[in-house]
Amino acid sequence: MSISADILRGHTDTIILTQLMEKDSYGYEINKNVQKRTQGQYEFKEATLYTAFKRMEKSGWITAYWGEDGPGARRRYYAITQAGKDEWKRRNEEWRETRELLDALLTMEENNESD
Amino acid sequence: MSISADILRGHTDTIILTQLMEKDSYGYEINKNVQKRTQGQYEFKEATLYTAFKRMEKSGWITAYWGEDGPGARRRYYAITQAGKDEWKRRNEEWRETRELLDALLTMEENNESD
DNA sequence: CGATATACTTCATCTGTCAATGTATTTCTT
DNA sequence: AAGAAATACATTGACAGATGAAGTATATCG
Repeated sequence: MSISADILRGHTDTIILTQLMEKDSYGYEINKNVQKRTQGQYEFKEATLYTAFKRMEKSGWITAYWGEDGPGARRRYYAITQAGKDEWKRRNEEWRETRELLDALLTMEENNESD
Repeated sequence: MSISADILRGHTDTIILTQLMEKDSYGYEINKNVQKRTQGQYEFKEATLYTAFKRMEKSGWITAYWGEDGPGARRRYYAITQAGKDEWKRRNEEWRETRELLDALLTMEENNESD
C-alpha cells in the first residue's frame, strides 16, 4: 500500500458507496475489489471498513442484512438506499471539484511581473 | 467554501509547501493566495494554518523568522528547507497517484459477463 | 473613536483511521 | 486428522489533523 491513508481520509464512504451502486455486497468482497481496482496499491484496514459500515448505516445511506446460510463464513450484506444514492452523487461531484482545486493548489505559478 | 474540509485533510501541508516553493511567505498571505487560486472556493481556518506551520517546523520542512518591523502587524515568515523540497516532491507524486486511484475507485464499472 | 482589516497564538473538542485482539467457519496442505 | 491459511465480521483504545472559540496587537478608514 503505497498511498498514505490520511490522504484518502474522507473518501472511504464514497468508495464503498460506489461499489454498492453496482450491487449489494459485503465487507470482504468490497475490500478485494478495492485491491483489484488499484492493482494492489490500496486496501482498507478492517477496522476502517467496518467502522464505515456502522457510520453509513446510522446516516441512512445503507441498510444491512445477513446473507443466506450457505457454505463459508456468514456474510453481512449491505444495500444502498435512495439517500445513499443521492449522497454518492453529491460526493462524486465534490471529488471532481476537489481534484481541480488541488491541481490548482499544488502547481507552482509562473512569476508574472505583469501580474 | 463549498468543499467539505475532511476531503482536503492531509493536503494542508502540501498546499503550503507549494507556495513556499515559490517564495518565502507568511500565514495571512498564503491563505489569501489559496482563496485567489480557488476563486474563493476554499480557504484555511486560521487554527488549521498555524497548526500546520508548527507541525512542519518540527518536521524540519520549513524554518521561520520575523519580518522586518515595517508598517502593519508583525509577520512571521516561513522558508522551505531542502528536506521540505524533497517532501514536496514526494507529496506531489503521491497526489498524482491518489488522483488516479480515486478516479478508479469512484467510477462504476460496466457489468462484463465475460470478465 | 469605533469598525474593519491585517496578523498571529493557544486550547479543548471532534472525527476518522488503525493496531490489536477476538470470534467463527471453511479449505488447503501435509 | 492435525495445523495453517483464507474467509468473514466485530470491538476497543489510542492517535493525529482539523477547527470553533477566544485572545493579543497594530494599522487604516470613515
